[in-house]
Amino acid sequence: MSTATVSLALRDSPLVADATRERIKEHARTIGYIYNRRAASLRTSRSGIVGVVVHDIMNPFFAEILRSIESELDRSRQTFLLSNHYDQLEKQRTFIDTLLQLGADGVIMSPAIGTPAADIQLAEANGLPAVLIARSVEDADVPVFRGDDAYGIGLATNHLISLGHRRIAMIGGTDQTSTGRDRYRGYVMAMEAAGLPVETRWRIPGPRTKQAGFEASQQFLALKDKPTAAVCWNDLVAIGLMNGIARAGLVPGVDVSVTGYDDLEEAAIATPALTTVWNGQREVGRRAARTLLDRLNGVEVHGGQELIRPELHVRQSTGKPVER
Amino acid sequence: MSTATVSLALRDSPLVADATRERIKEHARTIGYIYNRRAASLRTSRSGIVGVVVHDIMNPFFAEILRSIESELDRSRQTFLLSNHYDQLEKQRTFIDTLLQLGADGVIMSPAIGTPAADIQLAEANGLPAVLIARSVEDADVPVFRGDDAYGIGLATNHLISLGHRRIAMIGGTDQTSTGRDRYRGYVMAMEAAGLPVETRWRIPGPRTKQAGFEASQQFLALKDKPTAAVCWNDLVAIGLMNGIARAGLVPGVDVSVTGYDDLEEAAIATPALTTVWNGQREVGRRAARTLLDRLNGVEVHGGQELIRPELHVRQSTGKPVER
DNA sequence: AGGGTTCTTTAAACCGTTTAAAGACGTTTG
DNA sequence: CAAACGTCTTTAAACGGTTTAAAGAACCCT
Repeated sequence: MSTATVSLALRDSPLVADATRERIKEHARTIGYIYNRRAASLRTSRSGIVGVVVHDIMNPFFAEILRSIESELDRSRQTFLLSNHYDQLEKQRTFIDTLLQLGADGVIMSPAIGTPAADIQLAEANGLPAVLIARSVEDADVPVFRGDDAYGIGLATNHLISLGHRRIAMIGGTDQTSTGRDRYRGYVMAMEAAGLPVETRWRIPGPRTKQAGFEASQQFLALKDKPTAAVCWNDLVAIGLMNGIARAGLVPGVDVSVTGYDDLEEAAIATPALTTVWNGQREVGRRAARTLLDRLNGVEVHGGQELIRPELHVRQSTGKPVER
Repeated sequence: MSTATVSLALRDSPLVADATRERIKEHARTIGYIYNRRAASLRTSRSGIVGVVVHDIMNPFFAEILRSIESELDRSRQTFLLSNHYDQLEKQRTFIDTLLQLGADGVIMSPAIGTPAADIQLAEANGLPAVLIARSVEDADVPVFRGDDAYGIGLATNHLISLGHRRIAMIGGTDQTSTGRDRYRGYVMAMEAAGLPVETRWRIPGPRTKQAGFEASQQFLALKDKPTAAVCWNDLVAIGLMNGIARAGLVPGVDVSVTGYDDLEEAAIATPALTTVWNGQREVGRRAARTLLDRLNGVEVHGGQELIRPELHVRQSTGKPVER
């Protein structure tokens, strides 16, 4: 029995007789044969591995994206290799290098702050097609899937304006990413369109965590002419901020209106339930995975951004302004 | 220049002259040479991949464990391949099979509910050493690292008892895992040691999520002879429960005392700040990773459990009982 | 000059799978 | 009856590294 026949039989090739195939499969089962993927991939240069690298996989914002990527890739029997880069370029480079060494078939990434187009081109040049999510990289001609941040923040800001708020802060996040610039732009545009002033001290940047939102609450509450509402970078910051506000004896949703972003599961059960912007995470993950799979199968795919349109979900953390 | 010389030079073998080595490395850099790990591993049968499979990587309980595993493995240049099994045996098997096919060097797992020892022995028999975290599997002779759950829950329960509570519920989780049985045992033992009754209706099992805690609050609040305190499976359940209690107009920490488990970052900033049990996650991850690395390097390692001792962190979610 | 020692490089085998091409064998066809 | 064909199986080369035995070079000693 030659290795060739065995190989063909195990892959159900019509080149091998039914009886032979069954005999081989049966035998493989009894000896507990294990297919050696690295040998196969050495020969075929397809490894069945897709890399996924994001800022922080434990961040619930990515949870839904990752889950939809996972279910999409599962379907086409690709193994996915996850990694954090914690916004460190070096970590991201190491990961891409690992993928190249393993002969990964492709990579889905939320690029670290400051990622140069060259990093992505390097991957592409070595046969590792990339698809971006959440953030874009200038001059990198690859598909990008992300929410329409300017529009989304505009929804939240306009909602607060329509409730009567005139002094609105923006809490959390950074302006160093495409996402950050878009969100800030969305906020400023909405304010200006309503003829409201934008004070730079109303912008309190910071990490995108509950802890950061909690800490920002002190700075926020100490502002002179304290704003009556806060547009937060995301739900985590918003929940942290609300916790801080509650800790200071004020009632979030009454004394201060707060909006989140992402519409995590948690937003609905926070106290008060959080008004937030749904960002289409599932859609982002699904589309990114499908597009990558298309690229792997040789389908021609055009680069450039595809924006998912967010939706406002109004709950109890926003209300009419109360002046004390 | 032969491939052998190049191979030796790139791995800093003393068999190749310094000048030659430098020349080769320099050239490799300029042409953008990429090391092919699958070819190497085909020959050496070491892949540099370590699998990590847990119930749900997005669950913050695992976050700290994963981070400490990550930093430990990074140090020894192992790539780690993460996966969820969502407590589905089939998913777990598929993942182990993938690891075997990829020639992974080892696996760290929090076994799915009902994992038979045979599954682990299969991995071991095929050269995939395993180390368990968080849960143990009977008759599997491999190292296990987990918190001392019975002791930890005892800490929380005794704390409530010493505050004067006599009717204490236990919310969330399942009794189908070793963890679950240990935690319930710890609760019962503490109650009985204090001469307090244990009512089965005070045990409200359920998923280990905020959502589940939130939903359990209704059942909890409807209990006749409503308990004055609740020991929760983990911080997520506790926070969800507190949200539900607050939603019903009661004040968690005053009307109902609540304890969590795990001491997530979030516990400290919840409102009220959560009294909880720190479970030594970082230690669990670190020890598990080190032990696996030891096994890979041929160090003889003994199987069996190693219990990490938890600590009680008292905050504002617990207080003396208030009868209305 | 010939022989030995040490250091450096080369050639070839090997890992497990895939694939193109060749081979074996029984059957049909001109 | 030889040639052609169809069906199934085998051979051999390739993938890109690592390993090891052996060859080659350079130097020293008698």
